Amino acid sequence: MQTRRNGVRKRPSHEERAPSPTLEDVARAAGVSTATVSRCLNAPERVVAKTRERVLSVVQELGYAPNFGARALAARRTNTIGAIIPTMENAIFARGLQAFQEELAEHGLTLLVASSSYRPELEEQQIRTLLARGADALLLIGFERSQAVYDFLERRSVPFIIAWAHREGAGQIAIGFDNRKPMRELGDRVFGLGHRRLAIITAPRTVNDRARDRVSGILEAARTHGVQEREVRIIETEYSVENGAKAMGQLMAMTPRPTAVMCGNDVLAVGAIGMARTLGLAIPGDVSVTGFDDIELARIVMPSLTTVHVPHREMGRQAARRIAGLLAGERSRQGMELATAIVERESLGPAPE
Amino acid sequence: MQTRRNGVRKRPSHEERAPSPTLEDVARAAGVSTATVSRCLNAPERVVAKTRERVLSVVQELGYAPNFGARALAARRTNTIGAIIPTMENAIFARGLQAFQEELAEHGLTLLVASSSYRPELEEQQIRTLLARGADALLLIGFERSQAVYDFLERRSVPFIIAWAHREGAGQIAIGFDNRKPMRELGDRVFGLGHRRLAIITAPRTVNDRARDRVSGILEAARTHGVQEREVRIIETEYSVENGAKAMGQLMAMTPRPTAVMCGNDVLAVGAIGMARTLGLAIPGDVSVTGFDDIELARIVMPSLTTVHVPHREMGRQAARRIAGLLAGERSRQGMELATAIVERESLGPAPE
DNA sequence: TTGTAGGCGTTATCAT
DNA sequence: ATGATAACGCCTACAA
Repeated sequence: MQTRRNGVRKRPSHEERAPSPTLEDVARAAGVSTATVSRCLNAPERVVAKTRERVLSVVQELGYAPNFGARALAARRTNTIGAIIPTMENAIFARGLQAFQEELAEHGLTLLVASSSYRPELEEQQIRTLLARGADALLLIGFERSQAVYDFLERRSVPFIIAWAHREGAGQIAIGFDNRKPMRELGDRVFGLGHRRLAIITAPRTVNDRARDRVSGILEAARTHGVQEREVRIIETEYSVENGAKAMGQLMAMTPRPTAVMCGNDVLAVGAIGMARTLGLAIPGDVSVTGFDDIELARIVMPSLTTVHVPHREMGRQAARRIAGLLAGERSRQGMELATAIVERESLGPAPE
Repeated sequence: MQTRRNGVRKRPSHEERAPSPTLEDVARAAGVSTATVSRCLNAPERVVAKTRERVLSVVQELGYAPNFGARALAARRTNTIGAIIPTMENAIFARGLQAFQEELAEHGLTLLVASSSYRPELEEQQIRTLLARGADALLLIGFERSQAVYDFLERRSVPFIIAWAHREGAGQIAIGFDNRKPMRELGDRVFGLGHRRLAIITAPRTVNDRARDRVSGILEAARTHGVQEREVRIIETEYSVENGAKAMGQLMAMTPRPTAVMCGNDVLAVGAIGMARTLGLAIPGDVSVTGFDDIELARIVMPSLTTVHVPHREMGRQAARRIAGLLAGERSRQGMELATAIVERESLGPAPE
């Protein structure tokens, strides 16, 4: 098959349609071989200064950029890290990922993001997609996924780390925080303030280990303070302001009403606060509300939200460092636990009466 | 050079390390040629049902996924659309992009996102990167970029469309809304409520045509109502809650204070509202505040925010349709203007006194 | 309907 | 220090 690359190639006249220039175009224009051009780009020190300058100026002039796919194919490395997050709509992930990406860049790595919408099957497919696109390593959120997926990653020897969660002795490298502990502590404070009728608004726990851990922390606190698990009303709903409001509506229709509502994240909590206002209930006078994450909104909302601060940016940064290390041949399986902190603001107060 | 692909390849024994399977692996296991496997994947109707089933089951079994780079290289098409947005941290883009991506998926297209942090040089580089990664078309935000960039896209015949802005007679396909008109209208209402001392908090206008248009709409309204441009205090600062608060702080320190503060987007406005509260100023009793975008927060914040509603999701959807059309060979250069609407909430009221 | 083989743009090995 | 050239994994025109 004869292609336009063979024989004399018709160079377009000035300012005409031009397909992306290739290594060969650069090589020809610079009067060297493609190998030399490639070296100028990937190992500049291995080519003498004079040639290099000439080549690079041609590169500049032609606006040459290496074809990514071809490069990946030949080099079997892309310097690209794939990340699969549950959703881009929650600022929490956006922020952590931003830091992750910034730090990756420091190490010459590029980020490729996909979102799974909290759907395990989708995550599995995204893993395949990212690998097909050449991801050298993956960032995954939380531990919750089928053993089959872990086996798959293992068999393919895909380097990966887990973020947004941390448990001692987990088999994987996890850079994150304990989701249970701070909620247990926050729960202690809530009960300490005299609350007895507690409700929880959480994300569905079956596919979300962070949500599960947070709730279990609260229930642990409840037990400690002599409140039975079945006395605690739990509503599961997907993370969104609207859903938080709706759930709060249900809770506030109960008699007797809960005097404290602990939410699985700030987004739900903000919705809950909004609904309380709509219903004419005072916070924390009539009912207390707490969150988790400490997003910007937590300070803005009125009353401001008592919540658990999570060092998202730091986590992203550390995760990136760790991945870079992995790619550089580091063997340790050690994860990292980041500290969370309870932030007391206005939305939590003593139980009414 | 002898590689492991030549001659007999050692298949790993069960459950051992396994590199990603290739077309050839599938072909061998199914007892057909690679061409047939390829066809099963790309043009199923061109292979007889029986063979196809066998092949596909092997594909399943091996967990085969085509190598993206190789495919792009050979097919010279990736079905991937690149999008460059200013930032992922603003929910506004996240939301529009989500819809964009959903609609792309309907057309069998995949989204690749990059963010430019509002930096033109970075945008230019991202364009190159996305093209190097094989993007078949691009989504760009706003009109503001150097002629050189437009020339580059033109020469390479890269299909692209512009979103988040629309102007009649622009040379490019733009799916968006008029940024000036609604601000002019909102300005009319503000002045109509008796405000005379107006201030504006906006994003830097030099690199952001949307910001520029919004401000110019306001100033137009000012002129109409007999207020000179130089009487209007304008603060430029990057979009963030914190910056909105800071700017509001400066404005409220002036004597006499502005009685209305129009913000370039909701994020700034929310910051401004927060600061007013901190300063003990009543909204809209002491000072009115308006925004732009109508993000979720606009309803949540207290007092709720009077703003301009923008149909972000619809815009994303339409942009995706248009791009799919372009790739299918549609020739029209026609853009699309989407309607915005002013949403009156609590933060705008009559001028004090 | 299916197989053969060349080429997509790079990298990397081996000569020179 | 530089140049030839064989892969990399896939698609597709052409042949069978």
